[in-house]
Amino acid sequence: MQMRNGMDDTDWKILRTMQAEPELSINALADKVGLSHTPCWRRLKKLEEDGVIASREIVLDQRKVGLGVDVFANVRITRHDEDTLEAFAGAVDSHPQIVECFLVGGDSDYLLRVVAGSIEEYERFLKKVLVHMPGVASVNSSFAMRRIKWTTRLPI
Amino acid sequence: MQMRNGMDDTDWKILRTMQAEPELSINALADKVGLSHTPCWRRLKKLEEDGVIASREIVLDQRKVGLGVDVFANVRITRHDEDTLEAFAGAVDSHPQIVECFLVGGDSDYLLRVVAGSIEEYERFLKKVLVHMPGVASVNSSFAMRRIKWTTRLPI
DNA sequence: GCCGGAAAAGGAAAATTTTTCCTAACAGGG
DNA sequence: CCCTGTTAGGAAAAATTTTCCTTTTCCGGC
Repeated sequence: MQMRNGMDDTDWKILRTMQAEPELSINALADKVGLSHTPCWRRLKKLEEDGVIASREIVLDQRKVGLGVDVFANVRITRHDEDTLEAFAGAVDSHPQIVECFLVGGDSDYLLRVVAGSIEEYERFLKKVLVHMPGVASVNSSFAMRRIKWTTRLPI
Repeated sequence: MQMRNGMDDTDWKILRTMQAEPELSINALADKVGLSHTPCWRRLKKLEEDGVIASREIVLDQRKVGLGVDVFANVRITRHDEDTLEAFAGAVDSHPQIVECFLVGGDSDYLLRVVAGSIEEYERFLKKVLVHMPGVASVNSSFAMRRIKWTTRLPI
């Protein structure tokens, strides 16, 4: 049987099905993948244990919880030693307004997505927090005017 | 009672608790927010109906499903008429490799996050798909060297 | 080709959780 | 102060998850 990343076809089918319809019951899932509930349940548990399924989440509507503003902040760092990067990463982690952060490009800067209730609120966050985070040389912010797409579902 | 965005303190507490521990049972949740299961269940349902809870998702480990590469693509558009934007948005939607897309900045370009199995795979996607999407003038790609943070949880 | 053993699947039942239904408490307006 | 509509609560029904044990399938060695 064909195996990719330690998973057989049935495992992949489970992942695809659960991604598409995360609220499916074990029975419904088992039906869709052509197993009875018990082996299906065992496979699902294994996928969770193995961390292939990293977590289950509830996804809130940003607007409806008053966080309609998305800002992308390009952060340039002063020094690129491990300590500075660690300290910066720690700071990122501790601020829940920062929902995404990637180290990008060759010139070692970070791309962050920050959520806020308003532009003013973001400006406060920028001035009070972001520019004071360890190692930050400069911050270049661009506001998202429209969200075209955002999904947790991966093309598997 | 204090209301924010049409929700009282208990609703917010439910949202916060569920964000932090999405797999909580109704009983456990009810305990944490200080209600009995029935009213708690009704509030949760209402939050789902109202779309405050937009969806429940399973989040996969990108690496473990063979999609370890994240690329940010800055796409510049030729024309900015509504038709072009619509067509572009439609194309974005139909390609599952594109997991995020925002219209950013004043010069009307798009920031996309694209997932791929390898740099080569991304390059193929870039050449075969991205540059041919409707209205695309140029694409500037930066590879994510490290993921510092990525979360679905909002600071409420 | 057949046997033995391991791994995966299946059925039935126990345990837990979700959902419904009906009753009780509470708040605001007349 | 009572009436009405809204929110909470308890008990029970329905559905789902989880366990346990049996059956089937798949391989490697003979």
